[in-house]
Amino acid sequence: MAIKYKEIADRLEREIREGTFDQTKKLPTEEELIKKFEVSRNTIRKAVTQLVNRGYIYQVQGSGMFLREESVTDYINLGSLRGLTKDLTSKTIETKILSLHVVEADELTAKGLRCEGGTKLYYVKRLRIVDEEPFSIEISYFKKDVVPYLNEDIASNSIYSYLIDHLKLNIGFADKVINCEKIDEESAELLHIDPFDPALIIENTVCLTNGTIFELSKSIFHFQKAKILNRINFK
Amino acid sequence: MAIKYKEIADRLEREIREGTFDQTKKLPTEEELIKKFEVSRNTIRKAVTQLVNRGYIYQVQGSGMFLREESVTDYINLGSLRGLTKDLTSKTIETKILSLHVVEADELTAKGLRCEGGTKLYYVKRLRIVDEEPFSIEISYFKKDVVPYLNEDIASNSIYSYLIDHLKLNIGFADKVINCEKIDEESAELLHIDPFDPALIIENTVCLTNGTIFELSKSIFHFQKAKILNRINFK
DNA sequence: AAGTGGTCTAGACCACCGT
DNA sequence: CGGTGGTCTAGACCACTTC
Repeated sequence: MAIKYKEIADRLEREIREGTFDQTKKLPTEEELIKKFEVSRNTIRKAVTQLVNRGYIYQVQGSGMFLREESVTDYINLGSLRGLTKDLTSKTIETKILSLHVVEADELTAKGLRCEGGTKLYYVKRLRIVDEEPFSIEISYFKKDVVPYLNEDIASNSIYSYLIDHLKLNIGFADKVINCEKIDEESAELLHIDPFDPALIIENTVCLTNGTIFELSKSIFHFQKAKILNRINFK
Repeated sequence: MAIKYKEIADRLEREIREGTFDQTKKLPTEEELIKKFEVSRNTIRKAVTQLVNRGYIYQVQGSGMFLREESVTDYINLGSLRGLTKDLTSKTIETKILSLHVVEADELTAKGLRCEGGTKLYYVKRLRIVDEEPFSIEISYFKKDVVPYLNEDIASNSIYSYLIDHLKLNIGFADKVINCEKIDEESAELLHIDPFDPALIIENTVCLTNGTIFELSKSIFHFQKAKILNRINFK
């Protein structure tokens, strides 16, 4: 990647995570960052905006740029792409493939994916296990013309790392709908909870940068183990 | 407000909502917007970035700026400040004040608000009623030194409109934690659901632009009626 | 008053899409 | 190829905080 502001943002993110600024809880001034990275002010400001949007810092006019307090516990991060592995860093995560094959879109799925019924899709159902205990069930449909190949080995790790790093997909944006339901019997058994216990649900519609919907997914979380964190800026 | 890019963003948002671009599903090009608003390209791009972040449009390099598909109205929007009134436009919303007075912070609340125990706070408990049916219970604590006055009249409408428009608070950012619990008996009664039915919970920590935490809140939603929508961009 | 972030301009060049 | 967005620069002036 040759894009300066992204490289600077990623570098600063790493430094923040490593605790480089923990003494002062403050970032260097724009002026100092301009000198350090030898770029124009706008480029620094664009990099910094990334950090603001990622929830790491906040800016105070006339005063400086400050670290936001760390989110202590292990939360699911709505804004990140790379899923549980990146969110729950202090945990051991395993993935059990419950099902993986090519199917033809039924009417409902086709409607969600804005494609014809019968379109070829990958259907993946996985059980995520965190610290030896069942954590969530993830059911996904991928358009096969966008994701031409998938296997158990890939699906056992991060599918998104594969999509981004190997298939070079340009993932653009997503709609996420969160709600809460009484769980069904089959899922209850998989998650080791009682039937009619609640479940936290995230339904996900993911698009490429050109607007094409390529994935539909539904994640069912263990209601006692999953918490979602969302950091928001108003500007 | 004399800030050009915000005015342009707000104007374009209104036009999008009014259906001005529904024929083409496409925004005018940057060039056209520059001419229309008589500002520099960077100002247009900053305005457009706001619309991207608000989830209205997506940009495709070399091609144009396109409308995202409408989200059917009835979702709670995580990113918006002005609460239910703005989110559920097609519904009738009433608010019943269950409690409103000044209290002294107990240890737990003080910890959450990063203040001393005993600090004066407004405590507000409200029942939100949507289309004649109980929808959510909202329990909030506001620091009294930031919000010096609050009454039933204000709390019956949008507290945030009051904070922004009258008190001129500069609200900066928030942490939102979403999870799912079995509901307690008292709340079940208020929401007209069975004890031990699930509940969708949003816990909220809200800060001014200068980093001061001024509100802590917990919203308990009717699990069958509430859905949260979050639109995300990866860039 | 000095320091620091916020807004805005004008212009150059690059990267990608569609014809 | 022309059209359109993406990145980057250099510089001016404003607004807020801090002392």
